[in-house]
Amino acid sequence: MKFSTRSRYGVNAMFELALRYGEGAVSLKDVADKQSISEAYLEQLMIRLRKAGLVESQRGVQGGYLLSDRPENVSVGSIIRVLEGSVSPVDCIEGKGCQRGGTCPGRIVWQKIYDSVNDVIDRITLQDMIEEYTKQEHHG
Amino acid sequence: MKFSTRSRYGVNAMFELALRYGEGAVSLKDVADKQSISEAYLEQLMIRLRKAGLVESQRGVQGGYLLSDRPENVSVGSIIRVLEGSVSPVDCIEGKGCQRGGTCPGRIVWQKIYDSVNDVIDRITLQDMIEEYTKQEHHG
DNA sequence: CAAATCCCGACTTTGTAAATAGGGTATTGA
DNA sequence: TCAATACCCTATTTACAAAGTCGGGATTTG
Repeated sequence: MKFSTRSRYGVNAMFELALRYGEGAVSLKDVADKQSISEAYLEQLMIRLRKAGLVESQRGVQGGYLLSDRPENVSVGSIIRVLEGSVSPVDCIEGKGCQRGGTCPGRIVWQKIYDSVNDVIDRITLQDMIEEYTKQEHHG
Repeated sequence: MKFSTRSRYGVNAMFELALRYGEGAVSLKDVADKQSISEAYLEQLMIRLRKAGLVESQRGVQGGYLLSDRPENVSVGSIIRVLEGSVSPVDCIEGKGCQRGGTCPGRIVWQKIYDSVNDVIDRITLQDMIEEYTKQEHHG
């Protein structure tokens, strides 16, 4: 069970924006460099995040991206859901149900995983990430 | 975030064996038909499950597969881990840690998801699935 | 106007899950 | 003993989505 790198990149990028919240726009290049992500690839992700309303963008010289809201108001779940599409572990959950008529025997399993993951990612905010991060000695 | 169909097929197949626990060996063909899985594909999964000790096999006429243990002693987690390899949502968790030196900012997120999913799947047994299943009216 | 920067669709590459194929081995029972 | 049944195992093919690249366009600033 893996998340795509989109989620990982996206969360890291948003974390970077959160670190600099209140300091004006941060350019794509900046974020990509800091988080070691391909700039062209990250661009696609940022566009999605913008369309979802999680970040705002400014064009032109000195332009870049900014969080639309304070870090404590942005859950990791909202980021992941935008980039991952859905957190459903199998297709049965969310929408059409499985082809096998009613419910499949495994539904109880996938549903519980689904609920649990959603619960976890909705409880963590960017602010939590910052606090966790500064608590340790990552300052190089 | 998706599980591979291996996990879904595997859980469903094991569920089928659980339903018939105590009735002797169930052939691959039988399981494949009941759960609508390609027989040749399911075979690969069953072999893995056998090597992991979760099922036993009997060759020859009347042969097939049987659970190695009672349904209440088989967790869904043990099945999924065999088939999925690992439940880690990103590569940072489990083993080598990420390339970015120490810890990545997102680690707190992925670690919590990992713990949570493992907790859920370890708590559900095949017996639970049977009970959940018979509780509903799937008898056609 | 030039430089910086975001915008966006189309395309290519790559990795791996999913599925198939086919020959081999053990067991049963007529 | 032989044929049928069923598991065993490796190799290969297919399918598809993620990951990454490309190139031209639009905006903003100075």
